[in-house]
Amino acid sequence: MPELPEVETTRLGLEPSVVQRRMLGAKIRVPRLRYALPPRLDAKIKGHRVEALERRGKYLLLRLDNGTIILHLGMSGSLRVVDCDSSPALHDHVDLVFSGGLCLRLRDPRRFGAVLWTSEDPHEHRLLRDLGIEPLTPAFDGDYLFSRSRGRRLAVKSFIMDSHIVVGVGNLYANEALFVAGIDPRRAAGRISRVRYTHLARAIKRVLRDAMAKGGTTLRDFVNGEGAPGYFRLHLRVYGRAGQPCHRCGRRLKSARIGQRSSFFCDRCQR
DNA sequence: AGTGCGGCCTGTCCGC
DNA sequence: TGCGGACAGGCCGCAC
Repeated sequence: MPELPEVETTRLGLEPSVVQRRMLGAKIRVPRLRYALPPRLDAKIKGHRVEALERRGKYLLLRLDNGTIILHLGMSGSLRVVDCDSSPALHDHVDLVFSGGLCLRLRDPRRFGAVLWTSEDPHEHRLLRDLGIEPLTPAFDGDYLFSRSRGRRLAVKSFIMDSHIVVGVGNLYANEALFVAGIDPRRAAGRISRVRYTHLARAIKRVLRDAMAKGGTTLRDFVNGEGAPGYFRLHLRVYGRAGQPCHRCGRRLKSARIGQRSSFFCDRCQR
């Protein structure tokens, strides 16, 4: 599922194909994904040039010279560069068409993704302006997590999945990082020490970087801009492995529901 | 303010 | 074999 490594993998793969191209328009085949699609998007972007493809959290920002298309892949979305004349498959909901016969094609079976338009600063968009810190920046560290978590009683796993605290850490990587840090995911966020948060911040960075180096994680739908899956699934330590042995101690891994999300951990290695 | 939950959506899997 | 129902999940919006 697209979390930060998958979105960044997508961005890196697409960037050279789209930057500096001129938009011919948009073909929209569904009325709405998570939100209604922007009215008259085709007319808004026609003739305008792509200046950059950026990422903020799990949002992709296609910066045009007159505004920004904000994209979110939800949980089943993928973006590919394809020949515009190729016929769309099932769930290929949106084409962003470039001059030269190429287009960015958004496939999203579960329609939890989003396509938005803004002519203002996208970082001031309602959905982006209150996002938390980027995990792969120096400012994201144990001190940050420690100070933001004081007084919070929710589970530490839910805390690090809160995009208003830190972006890009979804269910899969939260499970993996907590295992690497040796922290029980059920523990209250406000009752974890500064030194343990230092371990956790490092674990999050390490897990995200490792996943990106493997092209992200493909459980079912995810493919990168060239249509290839990611291979981090082969390196998952706990996610989806309930009942199988812990790679560290051999004990059977446990599963539990935490904040309505399936969670996997070793109750010997994680305290 | 913090917390938890419902809802959106489709594909897959399980039990009857 | 067919069918209903549970589940998966990001994240907004709402209620307490």
